Amino acid sequence: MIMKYELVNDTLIISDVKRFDLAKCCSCGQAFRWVSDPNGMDWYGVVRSRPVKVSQEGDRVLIHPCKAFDEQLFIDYFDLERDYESIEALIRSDPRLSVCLPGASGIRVFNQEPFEALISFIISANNNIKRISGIIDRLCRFCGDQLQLEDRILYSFPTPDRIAALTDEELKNIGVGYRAPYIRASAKRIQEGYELETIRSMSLTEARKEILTFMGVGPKVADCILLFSLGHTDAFPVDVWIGRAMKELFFDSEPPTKAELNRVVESIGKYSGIVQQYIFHHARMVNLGKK
DNA sequence: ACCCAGGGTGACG
DNA sequence: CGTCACCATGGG
Repeated sequence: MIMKYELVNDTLIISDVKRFDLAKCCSCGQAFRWVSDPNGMDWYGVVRSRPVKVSQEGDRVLIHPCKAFDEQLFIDYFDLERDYESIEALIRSDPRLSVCLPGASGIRVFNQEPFEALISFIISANNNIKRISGIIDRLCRFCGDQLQLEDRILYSFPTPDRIAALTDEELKNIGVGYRAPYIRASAKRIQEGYELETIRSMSLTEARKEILTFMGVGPKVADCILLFSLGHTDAFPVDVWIGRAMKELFFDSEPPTKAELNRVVESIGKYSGIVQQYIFHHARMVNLGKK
């Protein structure tokens, strides 16, 4: 059953949404800017410069405010048109993956803005999720635009020219550390006209080669950008968590070679990147491989 | 004090 | 091609 939606009093109400856990998706480390109110029911964030409050009641998702003709924009962001029942069925059918369910059930891969993903995941390198979130929050407060939502003030993700213009001292105060030159150089390249969207229609191999030309983007960050913002559902980011998880789940706790790991990833298929997010969530929840 | 975190760069073989 | 020291920062 595909979802349905209607717009009522500036609230987008999406019904019959299966396999979607809003809180899990907002806090699993794929996006760094969603914050919940104290009771954890309402999630506040910014989607393409629109400040929104999102909540979930059973199989309904409520997004407020939403103006006419913005419906598809939010449906796309939260990936609500994709059939996650079949993706979870795929996971369940493989005993090595099925251990990730039910803990990770309801995970969806959001479709973030490419420039925000580019900068966010450059910041993510050799860093932890809590600190990444703090850095990005300070960045948005410092040079994003204020956006009012009810009694709250949210911030847009800064434009490329704003970030490109930041001084070393400003970036240091924001706390980006040694990543400052990577951030500024990448922002400058976008500001000068580079179109990240052209990467969306490329093959995975071509897309990787292209995004890797950005300073501060290596293989792992490249796959994060491709998966989380450019529609490459088969991009499979391998960080320390995924490395440990794949070793445990697929290789009997013996470290695989890159070729061996690649073979497993390709066997998962064209949604391997989405499956990766289930594995990532599972690994973090059970503290896999750590004491 | 040491180790770790959604790793990448540059130098050197 | 592969390896490896180094890189800011804050929390455990």
